[in-house]
Amino acid sequence: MTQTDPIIAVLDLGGYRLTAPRRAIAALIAGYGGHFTAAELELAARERRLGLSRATLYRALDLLIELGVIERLDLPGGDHAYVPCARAHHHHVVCSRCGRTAEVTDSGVAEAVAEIAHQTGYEISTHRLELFGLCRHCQVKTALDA
Amino acid sequence: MTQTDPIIAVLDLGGYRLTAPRRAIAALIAGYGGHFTAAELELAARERRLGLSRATLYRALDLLIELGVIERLDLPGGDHAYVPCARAHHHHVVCSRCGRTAEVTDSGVAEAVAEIAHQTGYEISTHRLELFGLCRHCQVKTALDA
DNA sequence: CCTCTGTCTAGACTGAGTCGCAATAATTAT
DNA sequence: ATAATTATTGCGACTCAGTCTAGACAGAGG
Repeated sequence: MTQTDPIIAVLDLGGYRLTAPRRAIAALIAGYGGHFTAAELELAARERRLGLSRATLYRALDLLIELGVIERLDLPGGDHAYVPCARAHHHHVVCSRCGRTAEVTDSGVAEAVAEIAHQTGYEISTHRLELFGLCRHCQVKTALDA
Repeated sequence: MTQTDPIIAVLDLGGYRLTAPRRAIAALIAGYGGHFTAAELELAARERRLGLSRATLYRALDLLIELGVIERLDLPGGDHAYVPCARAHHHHVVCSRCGRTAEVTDSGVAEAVAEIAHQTGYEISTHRLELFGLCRHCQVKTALDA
């Protein structure tokens, strides 16, 4: 782990202090392949005796969202999860079975949005597209279960 | 108001009892042009001395969501609102200034979704698109403010 | 009119997320 | 190195949305 964590790098560039709690949180996040919830992070931190307070955790998440290195998803069930992600505009596909996520670029969505703006007369400034389904891996598993 | 409230009609068709609290909630919802939050409903109910408990309110909302007559939106800020809506698949455009909403059909989004499925290999079962911007009315107001 | 059972009320409860403030420690200047 | 500066943390109390339970109530059908 001599490698620089990208999250740490962004914090540094942003002029934020590289504190122990932030490094710890960055490491935890890097450990998740896909999405994670605030509760999961909190639990993981407690298990490893990192001794960071809930407030710090939430503050760090807010900061990372603001910096665009993680994004908040609203799952259909109503609770939220976070995904580490690139900073450019994109969307997420979430596997509803295993939670694995993939990023996709705007392919065709921008046109659709323009069309909608035209239809409604709204001046659209942001949009959020979230997709749910089965990842390739779970498609196979599901087929076997049947 | 001899006219039948569509929400009441759907409840009836679904075989649910047409109770006083449900009628009251349906009426409140019909009163909102656009979106509303659970808190707003609760407040409105309290102001009119309808005397319905929070539990009832939330249960009614859950039921209406299940029946598809209202839908839950996740606003960028993180809190949720509800919008009364048609039962077919569609999306909402929310005015970020006044909260007014408009429904739009899938125009072009379906293609984009298919393209994304192809790109990622996911078998996509649902998607959610939420758009935010200024409605025509607020575009004018904002121009005047400047 | 009576019964059955779905629905309601009240209020306690849970759990996520926030707030304020004193204590701490990452930087920067000396 | 050391000290000064000030962003960040931890704590713990707090808020607020939403849930749950148990007993009371009231629609719908017979």
